[in-house]
Amino acid sequence: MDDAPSTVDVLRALGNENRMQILRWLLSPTDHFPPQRDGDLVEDGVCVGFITDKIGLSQPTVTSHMKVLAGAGLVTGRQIKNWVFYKPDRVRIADTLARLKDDLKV
Amino acid sequence: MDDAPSTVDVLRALGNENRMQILRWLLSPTDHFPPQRDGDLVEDGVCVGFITDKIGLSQPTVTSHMKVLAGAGLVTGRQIKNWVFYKPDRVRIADTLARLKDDLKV
DNA sequence: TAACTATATAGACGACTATCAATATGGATG
DNA sequence: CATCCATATTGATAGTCGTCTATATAGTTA
Repeated sequence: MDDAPSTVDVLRALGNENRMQILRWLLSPTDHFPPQRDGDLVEDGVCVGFITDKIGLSQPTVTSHMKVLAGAGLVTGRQIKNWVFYKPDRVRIADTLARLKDDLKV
Repeated sequence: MDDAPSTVDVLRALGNENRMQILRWLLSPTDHFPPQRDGDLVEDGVCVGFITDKIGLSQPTVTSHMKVLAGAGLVTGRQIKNWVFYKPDRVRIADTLARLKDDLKV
């Protein structure tokens, strides 16, 4: 979990309906979340509370999912005031897809 | 498990180092397995016994992994005499990657 | 500084996963 | 038809995952 995640690590992170859903939401945040007071949906990301409300899981469960996504390098989190905003890492996502494509010789 | 597997189902199947390894081997079988007496590596696929020997897991474990891969539509199995040959479904693999790419808006 | 708010951590629990040894199944062949 | 061979199934077990409640932490604000 400390060195660069392998392709399989990333696949495991994506292999969960809730995490996949969250990642999809984060990829087009303005379609799925209302504007935030203290952080821009696109520039800064979406705060844990919004995700929690929308997905209908407990806040700790969402935090746990966000850690898995972050551990896989698919999202990054930054704290602003006492919110934490998660934002997709589009470069890492694209890179993972490229590696996967290569791995599977497609 | 009976209707078309979702993207997440496929990702879960791929999210295991041993299954990923097996799938990679199946994608270039002549690089990894000796010729077979009763089935062509490329045309027919690779038999369970060869995979078992190479990966060093028990035969039931390999059978179980092959079922997961087949359930995700990533490979197909066909019986010839009393061997079962598994072959990658390159179309399904490519399709999954395309769906994933689309899902992640990359 | 006290109260509030947002997120993280701890701990528990049921469900699922990966694995194995033992055994069953079902063709193939002497 | 008796045996052998390759694969599948069964049943067990240890470990991981997804989830929750309760609580801690840390930043904000009155």
